Amino acid sequence: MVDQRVALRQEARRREVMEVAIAVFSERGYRAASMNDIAANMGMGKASLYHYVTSKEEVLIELYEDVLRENVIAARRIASSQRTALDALAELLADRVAYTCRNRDLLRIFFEEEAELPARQQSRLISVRHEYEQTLLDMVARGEAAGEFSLPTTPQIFVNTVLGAANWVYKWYQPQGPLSPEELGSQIAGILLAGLRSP
Amino acid sequence: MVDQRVALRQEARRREVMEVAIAVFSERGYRAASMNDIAANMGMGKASLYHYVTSKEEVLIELYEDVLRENVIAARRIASSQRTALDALAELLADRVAYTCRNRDLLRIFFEEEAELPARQQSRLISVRHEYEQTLLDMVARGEAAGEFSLPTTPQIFVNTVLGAANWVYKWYQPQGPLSPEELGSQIAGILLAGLRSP
DNA sequence: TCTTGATTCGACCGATGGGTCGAATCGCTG
DNA sequence: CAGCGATTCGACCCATCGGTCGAATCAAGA
Repeated sequence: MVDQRVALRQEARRREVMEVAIAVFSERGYRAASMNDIAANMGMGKASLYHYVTSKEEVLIELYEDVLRENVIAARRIASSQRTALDALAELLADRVAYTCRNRDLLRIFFEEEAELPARQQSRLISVRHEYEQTLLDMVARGEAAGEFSLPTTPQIFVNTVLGAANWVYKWYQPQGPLSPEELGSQIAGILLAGLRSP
Repeated sequence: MVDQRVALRQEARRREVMEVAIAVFSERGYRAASMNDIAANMGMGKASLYHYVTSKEEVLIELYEDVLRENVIAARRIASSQRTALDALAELLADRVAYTCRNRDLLRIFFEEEAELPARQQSRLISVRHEYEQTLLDMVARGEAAGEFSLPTTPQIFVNTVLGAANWVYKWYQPQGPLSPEELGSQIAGILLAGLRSP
C-alpha cells in the first residue's frame, strides 16, 4: 500500500524526466545533449537522475517506443476505416499533421536521431514504418481501383510525397500562431488531395 | 608556377576531404562522427587531416556554405523567371527535387545539423532561407493575383507544405531505383500542383 | 524516537575525441 | 645530390561525458 504510493511517485518523476529529455534532446541534439543538462533542467545532480533511468540510450529508446506505439495504433485505425478511400486519406493526413504539431520536439528527435539507435531498435523502427506505409499504400490502391481518383504517379511516390509534406510540419509549425493543430491539419490535407478530386 | 600546381593539388585534396566528410557526417551524424573517421576513410591519420582543414566546425560551416550558395542562386533564378507563375512554380519544384536527389547526404546534414552551427552561421542560414521562401511567396501571390489559380489556404502554408514534400525526398529517394532525379522531380511537382490546375 | 528505504549528491573512473607538436619522410627543383 | 616545402604521423594534452559508488539526508510508519 505504501509501495503503491512510492511507485506512482517514481513513475510520475520518470515521466517528468522524459519530458525534459524531449526538450533537451530536441534543442541540442541527442549526442550533444548531456545527462547533466537533463539533470540540471530538473534541478538535480547527474547522479540523482540515474535513480530514475538506467542509461542515456534507454531514454532515447523509450521516446522512440512511444512514437512507434502511436504509429501502430494509427495504422490499425486506418485499416479499419469504413469511409471512402479519399475521405479516409484526408482524415488520416489531418490527424497526422495535428499529432505532429502537438509533438514537435518529440518528432524532431524521432526523425533526426535514427542513427543513434542500437541495431535492434532500428530494425523495429523500419518494420513499423513499413507497416504504416503499407496500410496507406493499400488505401490508395483501393481508392484508385474503386475509381474514386487516378494518380499521376506510383502509389508509393504519392504516399512518400504526401507523408513528407505532413511530417515536415515539425520544422515550421508555430503553436503561438493563429491556427490550431486541427485546422492546420485539414488545410494541409486539402492542399495535398486537391489534385485527386476531379479525374 | 610551382606554387600553382601545389595549390591546385591541395584544393583537390581539400574537396576530397569534404566529400568524405559529407558521407561520414551523413551516416553517423556530425557529433557522433570523429575527425578520425574522416581521416581513416581517406587512408590517413587524424593529424594529417589537419593539413587541409583547420577544425571540424570549419568543415561543417563550409558544407552549409555550399548549400546556401546554391539556394541563393536558385532564388535569384526564380525571381527572374518570365513564365507564368504556375509554370515557374512547377519547374522550381522539379529542380529542387532533382537537386535533393543528387545530394541526399549533403542535405541530410543541412537539414538535421542546424543546431551544431555557431550562432553567426545560424542567423545567416535563417536569412537565406527567408529570402528563398520570400521569393516563392511572391511567385505564389503573383499567380493568385493574376487569376491563374486560387489557394485553399495562406500562401505561407502552401509554400511550407509543398517545400516540405520536396525536401523530404532526401529521406527516401533511392538512386538505384528506376526514376532519374529529373523524372521524380516532375512527377512530384505534378502531384503538388495538381490541385491548382482547375479553379 | 528509531528504523528503513527513498532520494540526493560530491567525487571519481575510464573512454572518447578535438586539436597540437615536433620529428620523420617525400618529392620536386636547382 | 643538396635543399626546401609539402605531407604524414605517433604521441600527447585536455576537456567532456556516461556511468558508478559510498555516504549523507529525508520522510514516513511503527
